[in-house]
Formats: sequence, structure tokens, C-alpha cells
Amino acid sequence: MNSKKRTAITAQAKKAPAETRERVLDVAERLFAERGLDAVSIRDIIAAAEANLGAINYHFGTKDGLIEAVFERRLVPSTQERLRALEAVERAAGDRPPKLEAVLEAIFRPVVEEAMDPKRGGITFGKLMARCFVDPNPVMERVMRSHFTPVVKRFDAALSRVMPNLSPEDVFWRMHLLMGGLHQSLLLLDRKPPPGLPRFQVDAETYIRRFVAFAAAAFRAPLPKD
Amino acid sequence: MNSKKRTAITAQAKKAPAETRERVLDVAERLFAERGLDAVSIRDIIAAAEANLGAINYHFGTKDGLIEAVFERRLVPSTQERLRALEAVERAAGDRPPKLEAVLEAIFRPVVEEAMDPKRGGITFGKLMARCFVDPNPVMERVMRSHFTPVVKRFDAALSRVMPNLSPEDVFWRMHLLMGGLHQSLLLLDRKPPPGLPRFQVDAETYIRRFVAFAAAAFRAPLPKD
DNA sequence: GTATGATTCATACGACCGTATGAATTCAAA
DNA sequence: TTTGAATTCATACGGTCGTATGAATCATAC
Repeated sequence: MNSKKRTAITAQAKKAPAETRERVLDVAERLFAERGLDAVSIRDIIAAAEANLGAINYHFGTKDGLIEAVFERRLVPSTQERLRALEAVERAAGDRPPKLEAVLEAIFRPVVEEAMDPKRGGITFGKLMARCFVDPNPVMERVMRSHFTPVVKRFDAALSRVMPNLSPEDVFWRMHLLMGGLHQSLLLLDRKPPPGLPRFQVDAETYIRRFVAFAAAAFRAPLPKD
Repeated sequence: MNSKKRTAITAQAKKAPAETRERVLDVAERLFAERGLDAVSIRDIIAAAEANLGAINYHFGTKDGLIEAVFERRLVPSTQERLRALEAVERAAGDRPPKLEAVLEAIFRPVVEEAMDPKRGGITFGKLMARCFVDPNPVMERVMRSHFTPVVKRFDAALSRVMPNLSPEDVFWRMHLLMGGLHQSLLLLDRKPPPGLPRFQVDAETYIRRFVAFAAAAFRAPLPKD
């Protein structure tokens, strides 16, 4: 009888602490993206989040635990979204190989949309991801391996089917390059443009269309004879 | 009479100190590339270089001075090489716009060759450069602005002439993307490949040919109507 | 109201950081 | 062999790091 009342009250009661945890995650994500994992101390984070030093220990255990939580929060949804989009593309294609552009859009759209959605932190996490690819931080490496590698494998397989004339190594190489390029280009979104150039600013749909066209052309580039 | 002896002795005598400075630079470059600027302490560096803590203060002043020296050593030559190659391409073309592939090769070849030349540190500095593009370290930013931005401007102008149908913003965007992709792809050179795939290994000329073909196709991708 | 569990807080610890300093050492030149 | 500059070395300083701990506070359940 009181189970209903209890859960209701509990939910309200847990709101404040949950807010602290979320606030710390938001601030940590932003600071990590701005300055890098090693350059940001947990003292910087708790100061900006107006929380207490012990909160990190309490909610995340260690700094590495916090880092992992920051990544998981964003990576899990976007990974699922990518895989779901790829499945939809393949289902729609039936037993024929899907269109190259459709596969590329499935993998690129989620992160672009996230990067352009202020409600999901905007470009902040995109900056962090850009770092992921080049930073050898062991925690980040582990997160990448557990969350990102499965997606890469799945999409590599799909792309190899679409582009049967490319070797698996070449598909892997091109995807890797484009993924790095994507994050690199996303960084332009909040970077001051060089003098003489207007600020780079387009909406998500335009960006996705441009990037997919760019990537598809690159993917179809014939391998020069070695 | 003793001038010969003097120079001989001088060369031998100065060898040790010059070697210390260079040894520190080599080790710092490697450690910075492996772990990141902030994660490496100058104590890590002098320990690996078998030097004394004071050597950093003596030769470079501060850690930032060391970082700057690490970048300058490689960036100055490669920048010069790029500009020289571009000039050669433009001179060869006379008053006609040069070929897109030639311009792209001029900017990409120097870093690929460096990344594949063990005598110039191999991929080590390439890893460091990959970080440059995403890392907001203020020292790195300053180095980039003073050494890299001029090259970008120069090549952007050249590419705009070659691809007059693309807007300057689009040229900038595509170059930025490809530059990030280049460094991203170079990282594969010393990364363990995912299970099932052979180690990515080609010689410099093949790599350059592939990358230029890839980049040219991407550059020629028509802008989709927005 | 009071007991209880969840959360926040102030504070402390040892380790490591970047930098500075001055003495010791090295070594070409006289 | 002495001189003087260049380089190396041992050592110290104040500051910040990540982590841990135990008391204080809070909101709920009885």
C-alpha cells in the first residue's frame, strides 16, 4: 500500500543528490573537453560545479571513475543509435547491399546531431571524442575499446559489403580517416575562424548532407595502382 | 697549427652537452607523443634521458620552453618543405592553375615522409601533431598559430584557385577535415590493428599516392544543394 | 520525534609537480 | 697549469594533486 507513496517520495528525495551527480558530470565534461583530462583537477571540477571534494569520491570513487562516467553517459546512447540506424538501413535494403550514402549517414548522423543539440551538451562531447582518438589515456582507451570498437567492426562489415572492390584493410583505413576528419571538422564549430573567413555555421541537416557527400566521394575514390 | 687540434677537441668536447640537449628533446618528444603533454613530468623526461633535473632549466628555461623547442625542431623544416613544394608546383604550372593532386601532394608529402623516416623520429612527431589539432594547450596553440597557420593560409589560397567553384569556407573546411584525417590515419601506423586485420603497413610512396587520390576525390565531391 | 540511510562537508595525508639556486664538475683556451 | 665559461649535479621550496576519513547535515520512514 505504501509502496507507491514510498517510491514517489523516494524519487523526489533522490532528486537533489542526482542533481549533484549530474551537475558534476556536466561540468567535468565541459572542462575535460576544454582543457584535457590531465590538465583538469577534480578540485577544478568541484569548484565549478559548486560541490564538495568528497562528492567525487562518493559518486564516482576516483577520478578515473568520473572520467568513465562522463564517457558512458554519452557513448552508450550514440552507439545504440548508430547500430539501430544501420540495422534500419540494411532492413530497408532487403537482401541487396544498401547504398553507400545511407550507411555513412547511419554512422555519422548521431554524433553530428548530438554535436549540434545544445540540450545534449552541444559540441562539448564532440571535442572530448576528438581527443579520444588521439589520446592514449588508459581509461579512455578502455572506454573506446568497450564502446566504440563494436560499432567500428559492425560498420566495417557493412561497408565491405557495399564496396566489395575495397580490401577490408582499406575500408578500415578510410573509415578511420573519415572518423578522425569528422571530429576534426566538428571542432571548427566553436573555434574562432581565421581572419577573413566567416564563422563556420550550418544547421545539422546541411552539415550531414555535406559530410556524407564528401565521405562518399572519398570512399569511392579508386585505389591507385601501387 | 693547433687550430686543427682545437676544432677536433672542440667537436669532441661540445659533443656531450649538445647531446644532452638533443637527447632530452628526443625523449620529450617520444613521451609527449605517448602520454600527452600534461601527463608527462619533466622528471619523467630527465629520468628517461638520463639527465639531471637542472638540465631542463638550463637548456630550455621552463617546461613550456621545452615543449616549444620540441615542436620547433620538427615544425620549422616541414613547414619550409611544404611551402617550397607548393611554390615548385605553381612554378611548374606557369600561369595555369596547377593540378589538384599536385597541390595536395605538396602539403601532405612532407609529413608522411617524416612519419615514415625513422631517422626523423618516425611516427612519433606525427602522433604529437595529431594531438596538436585537438589539444587546447596554450603553448601548443601558440606554436600552431605561428608555424602552421601561415601554411594553411597559403595552401587555402592555392586550392581556392584550383577549385574556383568551392567557396573559401568550404575549402577551409575540407582541408581542415583532411588534415585531421591524415594525422588520424597516420596513427594507425603504430597501432595494433583490430583482431582479424593485418597490420597496416605500406611504404611512404604508396601511402602518399593513396592519400592524395582519396583527398582529391573528396575535394572534388560536388557540394550538395542545401 | 526519532531512528536510519543517503549525501555533503571540512580537513588531512603523502606524493608529486615545476622551478630555482648554488656548489661541483668539465673542458677548451691561454 | 691556471683561468673562466659552459654544463651538470644535488637539493630545497611552495603549491597542487588524488584520495581517504569521519563528523555534520539532510530527508524520509516509522
